[in-house]
Amino acid sequence: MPAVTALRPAQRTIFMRNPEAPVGARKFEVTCSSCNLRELCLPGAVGEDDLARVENLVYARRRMKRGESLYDAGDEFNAVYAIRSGFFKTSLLDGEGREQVTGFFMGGELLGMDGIGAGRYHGTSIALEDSEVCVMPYSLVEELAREMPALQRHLHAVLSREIVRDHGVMMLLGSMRAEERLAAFLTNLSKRFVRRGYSQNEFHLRMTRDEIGSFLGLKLETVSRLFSQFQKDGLIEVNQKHVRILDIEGLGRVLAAKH
Amino acid sequence: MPAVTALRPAQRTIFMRNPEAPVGARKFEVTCSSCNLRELCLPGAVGEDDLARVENLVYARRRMKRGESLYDAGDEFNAVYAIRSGFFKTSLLDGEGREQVTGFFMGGELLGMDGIGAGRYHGTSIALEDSEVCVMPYSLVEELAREMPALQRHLHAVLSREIVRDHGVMMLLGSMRAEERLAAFLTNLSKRFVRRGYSQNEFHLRMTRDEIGSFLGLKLETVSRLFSQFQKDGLIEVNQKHVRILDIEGLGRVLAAKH
DNA sequence: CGTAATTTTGACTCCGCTCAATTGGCGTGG
DNA sequence: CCACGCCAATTGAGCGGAGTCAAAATTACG
Repeated sequence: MPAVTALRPAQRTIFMRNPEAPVGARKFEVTCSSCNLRELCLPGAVGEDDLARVENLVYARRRMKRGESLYDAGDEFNAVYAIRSGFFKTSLLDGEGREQVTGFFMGGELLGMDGIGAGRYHGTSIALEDSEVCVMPYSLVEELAREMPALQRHLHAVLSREIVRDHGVMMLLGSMRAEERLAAFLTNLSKRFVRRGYSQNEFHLRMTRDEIGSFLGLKLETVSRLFSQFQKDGLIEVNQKHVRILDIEGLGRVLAAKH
Repeated sequence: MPAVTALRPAQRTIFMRNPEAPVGARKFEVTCSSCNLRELCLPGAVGEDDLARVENLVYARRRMKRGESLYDAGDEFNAVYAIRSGFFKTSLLDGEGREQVTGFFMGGELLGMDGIGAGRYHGTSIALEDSEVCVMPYSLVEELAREMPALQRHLHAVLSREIVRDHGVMMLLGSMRAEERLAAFLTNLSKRFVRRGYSQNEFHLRMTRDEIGSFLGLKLETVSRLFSQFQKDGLIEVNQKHVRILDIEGLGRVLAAKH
């Protein structure tokens, strides 16, 4: 299902912010200014004065069921998406049918920027739980970025940080051993959950062992064995998708261990 | 040596384009409009009318000796660089002193975009042969991008394509076997050389086996063995850093081989 | 021209993969 | 509500691809 369906009239009526619409239709209408993810999101650094204009970035919102794809590789690019709630994976499929998970994304993070360059999305984004995203038409983003230096700066920063993130993943895949990869993965998740106000030590993995494995360049059995080993070593407590970190410094030591 | 040294007065006198300067000082002064790498570079999609203004992007040029670093991880970010001639590697150093090469770059390609997000370069760029780069102060890039939608669009496209490139590397590192990685590496280099008017089948590797290995997530001995194996299989002819591709389709078959 | 750096090649090792069986969780329908 | 079936996760045994260690050959460069 192409991304444009998010903008079809029926949904637009429901989700589009429209001053003329009866207030009751969506009582607790969420705006960027009231969104608790604002600092993490695209409107991030924009000052109070310009905030009203940035609100226009969000042309619509789209609800996603678990397993649904926000866009597929090759779909025409026309918007980037900010995650309002939920959890996503992005992945690539090569000619041989191999899947490579390129990232996991959560509230306040942006999806779809891989489509700007070619006019088509390069990868696929799939919701790993029921989610909601803000649809930001790219032409609008461009236009506002030209008029608001703060937004422009922040947009570039977001793109640049995605590059930096990718380089971190390259380091992980290119020069870390299996146990280091998983330790890095867990500490990274932990940090990101904390910024969103969740527990630093306890969380629910939304992805399967296979998806973790694909992201880390490991087989699912190896991931499973490592979880068990970390538990045996007293670093974590793991039960299926539920993880509790017992010794965050210990995980750090796994990362710093001589290779 | 910090990147700013490129702009120190002595060099500026030599390299800065200055209409008042005696013409003889730099007879074949290279401008964007006459640069044969223009389509690949940042001024790429800009129309004839705006070209004159884009020329101002290049505040200075900087000559680099082999082994010299254009910027180091942690240096203050204030410019992105376009490669006029030469060859670079970018790399990351982690706490343990492990190096991860994140890419190899040639004429027309941009360096330094990993610094936008944090105001400091995240990685290091090192010239693998004597090179020359165009220095484009980032504040100027921002300013012109606001005024010229075509430049803005192209800048975003360049950033986005870097993300796409990184995802390709993730796929390579995460789900390919050693021989597939090297085959992908060689065909990628070949394609990029062709676009620049060089031979598709014959080129000089500017990097060591160790650097190739770091980039591909392999040890240098493995890279060396694979070169020998490819030669034995009649796919390439290799002599130290000189490589001739004999069977580009054969390399493609290595990539497509069942895993 | 001599010394250091790079590359090649061999022998052996081991980490992570493959194949396989079992267990556990969860949604669906009888 | 429980039974069934499916998918996810765990665990074991054995294997193989890439790493490690080591030495020799070749080249680059001051």
